[in-house]
Amino acid sequence: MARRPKKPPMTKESLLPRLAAHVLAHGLGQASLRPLARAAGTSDRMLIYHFGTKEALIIDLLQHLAGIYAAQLDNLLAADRPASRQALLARILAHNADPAMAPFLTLWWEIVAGAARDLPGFRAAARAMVDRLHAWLVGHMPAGDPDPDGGASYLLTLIEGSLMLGALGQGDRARAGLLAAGLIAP
Amino acid sequence: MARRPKKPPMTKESLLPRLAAHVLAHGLGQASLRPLARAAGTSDRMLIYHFGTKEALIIDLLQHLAGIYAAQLDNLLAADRPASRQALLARILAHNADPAMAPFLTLWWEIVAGAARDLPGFRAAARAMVDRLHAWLVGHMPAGDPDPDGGASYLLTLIEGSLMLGALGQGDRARAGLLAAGLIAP
DNA sequence: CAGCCTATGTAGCATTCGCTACATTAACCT
DNA sequence: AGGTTAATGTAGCGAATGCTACATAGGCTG
Repeated sequence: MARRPKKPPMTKESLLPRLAAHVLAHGLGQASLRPLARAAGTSDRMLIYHFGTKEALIIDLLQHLAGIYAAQLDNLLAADRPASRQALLARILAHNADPAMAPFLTLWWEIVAGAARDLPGFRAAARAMVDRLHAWLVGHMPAGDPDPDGGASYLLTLIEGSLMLGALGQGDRARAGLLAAGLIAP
Repeated sequence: MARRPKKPPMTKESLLPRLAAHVLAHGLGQASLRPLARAAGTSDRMLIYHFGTKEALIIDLLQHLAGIYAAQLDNLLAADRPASRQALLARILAHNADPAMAPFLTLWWEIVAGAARDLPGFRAAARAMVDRLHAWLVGHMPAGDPDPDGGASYLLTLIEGSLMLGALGQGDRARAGLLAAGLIAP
């Protein structure tokens, strides 16, 4: 058959959310066209038709994921401003500890690995997400902070280090480090 | 043919260094039996013969890589003890900035990604390496440091965060953060 | 010397991979 | 109405995948 009579035609934009759901559940490394297509309710044939290439699909998908992350940050308690760097750090750590974030974090390290190897699209997406988090941190630094930009970079480094240790199941150690530095409450 | 007359028979131990060299150069994700075998001067047939399964091979290989990392740390300026946490941090950051470490770091993020997804062998290897680094840090904390263990955890978190940002080409930002925190010299 | 056993080569198998060729049909345009 | 085109299905291709079956040559042990 051909053009579906009632169903609106599929577009990249309509496909990307379902593709994103699939890689969030199963990872980027194992993502091959046929399973991706099944998850999106279409065929490998159509994925190539819409995206041209698997590589192009992955690039688009990574940008889409970066957009999802940005939207999440935007929705994250944008109103009030924490009173201290410690409070800000606690807030972002709590957000990352939310179980709903787990699939995203698992995927995050795959994106970092791709960025480290400079696979096409990975570094751009990873940078977009890190830049966004940095900007969020700058915008949420306590009023009167002497060095919002540098402080945000400092917190960012600590956050990413904590997340990495958390990915290994060593969140305890990260917490111990932050505690020893007086950055979180016991 | 069969048993090589003069050449000693291949063992896991003789194969692992060459397999490690291959994954350091080309990554774990793309590592399939035939290329691995070519790099080790043997055949896929023999890899399965010696390791039983690709999965078992990867597990052995990850342990081997953890051993390489441990040996590197042991050789790393074990003698003198830095005078401050700052000096210790500077030393380990310099070590990681060594171009010779680049392939290892690229691979590291792949290991972290596998650990985050709990692929067999990955979390154990990643933990072994992180534990080793933590122990090294504890053993090299300045004399009289009030909290060597907590301090080492703090430095570890910062180091891993810095490495991650470095993997994205954002080492500048990590440096800015450490500078703002007074942890490195300008 | 007669076996046995270990290490190896050769061929292949079923599956999956990304991608393509070709056909077909519904919607749109003149 | 008739032609064009966008969107899709069906089949398949060549390569790569992990792994297996079978054969066999050499060393070791009796």
